Amino acid sequence: MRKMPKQKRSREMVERLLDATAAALAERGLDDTTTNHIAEKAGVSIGSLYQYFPDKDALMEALMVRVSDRVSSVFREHATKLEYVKFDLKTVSNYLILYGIDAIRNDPVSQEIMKSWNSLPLEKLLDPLEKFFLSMAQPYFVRHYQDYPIQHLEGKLYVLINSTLLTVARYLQSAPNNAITEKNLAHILSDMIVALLAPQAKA
Amino acid sequence: MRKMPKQKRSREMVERLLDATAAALAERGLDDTTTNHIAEKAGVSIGSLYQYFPDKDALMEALMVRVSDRVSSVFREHATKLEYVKFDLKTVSNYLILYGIDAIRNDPVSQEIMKSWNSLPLEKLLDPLEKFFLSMAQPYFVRHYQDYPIQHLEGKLYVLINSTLLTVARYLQSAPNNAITEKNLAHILSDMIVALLAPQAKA
Amino acid sequence: MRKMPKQKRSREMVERLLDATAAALAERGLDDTTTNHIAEKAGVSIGSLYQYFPDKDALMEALMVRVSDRVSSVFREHATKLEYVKFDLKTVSNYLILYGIDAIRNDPVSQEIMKSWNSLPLEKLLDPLEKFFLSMAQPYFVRHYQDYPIQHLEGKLYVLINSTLLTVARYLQSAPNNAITEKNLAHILSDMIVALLAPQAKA
Amino acid sequence: MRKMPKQKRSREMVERLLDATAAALAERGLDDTTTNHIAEKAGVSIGSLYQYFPDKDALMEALMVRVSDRVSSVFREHATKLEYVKFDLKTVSNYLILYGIDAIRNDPVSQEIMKSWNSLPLEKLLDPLEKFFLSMAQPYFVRHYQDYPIQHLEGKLYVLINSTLLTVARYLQSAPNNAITEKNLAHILSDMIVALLAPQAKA
DNA sequence: CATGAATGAGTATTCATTCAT
DNA sequence: AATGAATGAATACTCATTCAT
Repeated sequence: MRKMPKQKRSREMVERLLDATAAALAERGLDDTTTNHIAEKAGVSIGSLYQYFPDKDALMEALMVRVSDRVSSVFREHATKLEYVKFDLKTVSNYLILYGIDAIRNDPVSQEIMKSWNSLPLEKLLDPLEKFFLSMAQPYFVRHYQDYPIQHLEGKLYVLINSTLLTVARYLQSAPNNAITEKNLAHILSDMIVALLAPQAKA
Repeated sequence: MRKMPKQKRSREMVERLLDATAAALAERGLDDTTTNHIAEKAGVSIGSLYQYFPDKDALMEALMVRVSDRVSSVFREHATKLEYVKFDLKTVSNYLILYGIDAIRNDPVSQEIMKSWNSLPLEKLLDPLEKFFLSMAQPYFVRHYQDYPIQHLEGKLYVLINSTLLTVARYLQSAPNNAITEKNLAHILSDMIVALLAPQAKA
Repeated sequence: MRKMPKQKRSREMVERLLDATAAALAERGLDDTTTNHIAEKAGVSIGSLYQYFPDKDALMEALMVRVSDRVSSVFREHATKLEYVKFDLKTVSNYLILYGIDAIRNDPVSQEIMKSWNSLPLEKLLDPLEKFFLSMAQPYFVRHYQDYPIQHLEGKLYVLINSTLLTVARYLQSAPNNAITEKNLAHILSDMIVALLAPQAKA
Repeated sequence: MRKMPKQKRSREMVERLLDATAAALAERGLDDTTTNHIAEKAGVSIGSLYQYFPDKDALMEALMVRVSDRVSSVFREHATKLEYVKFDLKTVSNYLILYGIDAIRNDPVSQEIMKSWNSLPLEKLLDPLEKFFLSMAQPYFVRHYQDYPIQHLEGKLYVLINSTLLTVARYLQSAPNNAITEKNLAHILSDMIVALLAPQAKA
């Protein structure tokens, strides 16, 4: 009986490598991050790295997936604790956007991902996030079906989710030489969300 | 006998090189485009290429700028010919979005830029475009100042321009495995624009 | 309860590994055969493989030796059953050559060995074969000492054996873009053998 | 007007690289010869090497071809000067075999090629040599058509050329632990040649 | 003895960039 | 100013081999 079951060790190795990838990314930027750097940072031989990931791209994709998972779960927890279903759309969306911006600002990995969304398999991050927010929106609109027309709901959500995520990303990227404040941005974005979904209701 | 003044020759060379860059990008994709390919396609030695551009990045940035210029001028022409100032926002924005999507679809260079927004200095494309659309919006809102509140106008335009551009980009990137049609997308986006700017006016 | 004495188990392991080596060679070709592949195919860990063979070369050498052993014994059986000692040289050699070619053609391992005689320790195959054929020739010439002068017999056999083996190998390697048929080749080779050994007797 | 015309410089570079390849081969053996070693030995950057040869294999093949060319021309000169057409087959073949062995013995490159005929694209050497000797044999047999039957001539020459070349190669490879002397080998081989081609004439 | 996770030296090849001509 | 031959740092990935368990 080995101390650590195989599966667990394997998982740990994967985690370690992804941590190292994130760290390397944050430190040197994507272009200067080699697989050897990553292995070294993980305190693992390059051979081991390739035992767990078939190639560099796989590593990056896995990182994107992990980030999207984390973001999702953090948002879910937060939103649930908040009982977001009970509040009006403006409040909820404004709050979540601010919260998201803050989270990214305080996480070097997200930070680096934003900095180099050029060069990363961004779809692997955005696709799941899109789905996640879609799933989060569902119960909300079921509950508030009277206030919001359901016409084109899917299309509208597609547009809003991507618009919000990408605009925030771009904002963070080109900041801080930016005239708009975070608060302002969140305000406008949440306005936009409400405006598109519940035109007549907007203040 | 030097027919052409130095400056003009220089300009022509730059154009030639950018044409070659665009062509190479369109033909081989970003990953397979080397500076040597570009020089060859331009009918010039690499030595010469490096006389005009300090490095490969500069070349790509210049191309981005040029693309943004071209996009701008095409949009400007189009919009002016259309006398867009006279029409209502919904019509104008819907039309321009559809037109833009179509233009990208028919231009292999834009196509490749979309495909590899990873790896390209996208800011060099987006920053000027942002400014351009801002400048185009100005006269419009001056004329229609009665219909649209000017509060937060700059911020709103920032959000809308980026949301639209980026969402379209993402749409084109992940297409054609997409459920939403182009028409639908344009419809929703233009709705969003109107909704944010003239909430009460929305149909 | 150790049913099997150490030595026997060891021998079996060696056989198993050599079988696996041969199989891997036949299936993936020499270039794509790694020690790990071999171990896996043998249903054994690489660690075990290295318990029985110091390195990869040793494995290949052992395989060569084994192939040479098998070839020898097959030829011996065949020749003995044939009572080759009783027949004239032309018949015997012609028959054995044809038989050999056929055997190689139908054995994927031999096939691969031929294809990559570059990269294999061919001596380990040829040296024993040389000796074997020499030993097989002995009784023959003892019996037919009247028909064949024994002058330089050893040297002549050295030349003939190598000439025959290597020419056949080269023939199989460059085939099938070859003008000469197998039959023809065998015919000429056996003629050559007879001609050198019994000049006056040749038909 | 450049000092050296492009073509000549190019040729010189190729020669230099092939020399280096041969030298590296002779010094370290094929397996330990890397493209970087070769470039270094040639006093040239690795980049330049790849400007002249697409890959390592091409380098090796080119070397084989060059060796076969050299061997051919040396033999041709020698044989012509000798007016080999006038002499009887035994004398000619015996002489040429001895000469060949000697030539290989005194040329480190040929030496190394023999040592590592494993791992080299031997066909590139043998195919042309086969053709060369065939072409050299032609005029001989035209002249001596009365002494030698022309039946199966092509096939016989194929067998003899390969047998001789390969047996000599193997002899040189396994030497010096060899019982047979060079003289003896040449004697037997030339006997074999004569015996197969002119059975009745043999002494 | 067996295991197989971990190792890491080793290699072919690319391509942006320079600089002597 | 133009050329393009030469450069060489840089990199992803392999696979024979080891050794702690």
